[in-house]
Amino acid sequence: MVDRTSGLPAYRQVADDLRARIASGELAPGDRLPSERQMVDTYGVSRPTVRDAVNLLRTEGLVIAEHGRGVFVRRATSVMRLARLSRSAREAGRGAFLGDAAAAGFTPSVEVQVTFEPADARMAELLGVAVGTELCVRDRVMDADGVTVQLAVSRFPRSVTKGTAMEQPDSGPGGTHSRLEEGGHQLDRFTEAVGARMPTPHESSVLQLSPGVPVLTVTRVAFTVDGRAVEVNDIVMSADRFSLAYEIPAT
Amino acid sequence: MVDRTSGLPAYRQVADDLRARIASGELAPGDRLPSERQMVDTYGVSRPTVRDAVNLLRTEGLVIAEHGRGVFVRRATSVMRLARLSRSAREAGRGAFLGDAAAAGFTPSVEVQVTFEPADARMAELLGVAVGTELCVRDRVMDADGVTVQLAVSRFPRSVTKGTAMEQPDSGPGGTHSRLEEGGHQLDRFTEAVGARMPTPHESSVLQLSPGVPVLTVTRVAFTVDGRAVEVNDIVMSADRFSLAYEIPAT
DNA sequence: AAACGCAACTGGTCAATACCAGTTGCGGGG
DNA sequence: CCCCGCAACTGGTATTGACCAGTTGCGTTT
Repeated sequence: MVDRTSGLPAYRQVADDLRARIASGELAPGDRLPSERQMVDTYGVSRPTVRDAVNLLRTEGLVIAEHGRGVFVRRATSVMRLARLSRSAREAGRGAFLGDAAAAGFTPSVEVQVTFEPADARMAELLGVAVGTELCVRDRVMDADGVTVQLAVSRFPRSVTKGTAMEQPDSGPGGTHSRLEEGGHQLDRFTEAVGARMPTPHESSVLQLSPGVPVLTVTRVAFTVDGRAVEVNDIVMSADRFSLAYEIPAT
Repeated sequence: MVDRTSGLPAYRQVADDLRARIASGELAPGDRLPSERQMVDTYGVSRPTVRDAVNLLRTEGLVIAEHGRGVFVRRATSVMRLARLSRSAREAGRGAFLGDAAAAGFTPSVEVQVTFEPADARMAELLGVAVGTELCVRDRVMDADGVTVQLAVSRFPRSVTKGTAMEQPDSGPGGTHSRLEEGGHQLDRFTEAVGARMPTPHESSVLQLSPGVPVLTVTRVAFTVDGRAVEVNDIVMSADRFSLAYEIPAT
């Protein structure tokens, strides 16, 4: 029963109570919450108010609503830990994603679409080329165990991809990085900028995200030994299925 | 005006329209959206429906509501790019955060609280010690230009901190890492695990997060040259104010 | 001219109600 | 016995109506 004199909004009181019951373990992961109509009785508030409370917990990522079934306490999701870019995997004949995912014990697959477009301001900046320079765009949808878990869009100046398998959906054994090195563009280092944000509606549906789950974004730029940027890879992945592992020397 | 025959829920149609007007620039960052009551007229729906639409955009982080003023298109927030752990900064007499933030052009300050507690299962695992081992806990609240931007909790086995300035709020010049090396614990490498999630209510208020903004989480473990983990640092920061920059050799 | 205070806005909260749309289980018919 | 279909649940969408609570600006008062 909510306290109408406390000053705290009723829906917050309901949300706080549910949150506390989840934290205490009374409502364990996978458990179903009382139905909205039951809570209307137990808390003495209207259904919209109950829904406001449940929606709060949903945006906090604590619970998941399933139409026709109920609202459930979210299960702790096992995260894939992605180690960043081991050359060993590339030399074993796999691209970066395939190597990472296989190492994490998943069976991955990738769907690729290749297009061409002129460089916008951001790409020009990152690749160090003029705006309008023609780029080869590899748009990739990556699945693990059948579900889409990662979106990645790589862009290369077409000067480094022309006449190579990089302009084909199947870029060949070892992926695009192997093709780059074969073309004399010896890779020296990558920079990664990691961020997080809420997904766009499109990302939300493709990645099958529950409401309240953010995405991790990685912008990876590949540089050759002569300091030239040859690839910008924009990666988006579900934050509740991934964490990124980095190792940094103290030197 | 919404289309009642399209099958798409009315509140989604309103949200889609607003989202499109924001994307097109018709509603620019900082602009005020029409008031809820105005939208009731223009779209021909009830106010709760309008609110559902606006709430969707809020959880997407596109707009911010201000009580009594209106709903505003979110301004592009300038993100601080944090380079991970340069020794040069540490040797210049600053801790990692102070070095990073100063490099990004902010005037940082840190508030520290030191406590002691036994290791739980996770800490025991990460630090390679027995559950219950006494730890020194440094709980830090980091401000930049006056606003709290980062929370960090470092835990050390007390065996490495006993009798050092690490058990004082002011750990001295160069921060705890300098104290560790003075104590013969020469740092060799760090591992960082980066994730993202929605903030807890506490984090949300301390970090002054707008609704719909996730937090980036970093768990950094420091290892000495003899392979021993001596520090676990749990860092939480606002994802709309930070991105993390890593550099990875291709070797 | 300055300061106060009161509209007239804004979003925030809440109620009562209705119907739509998935899911599930049980009972009756094949 | 199996299967189909219908209740009886679940959450999803939407309405109308009301009042509370910040903010702002414009008048009036001092």
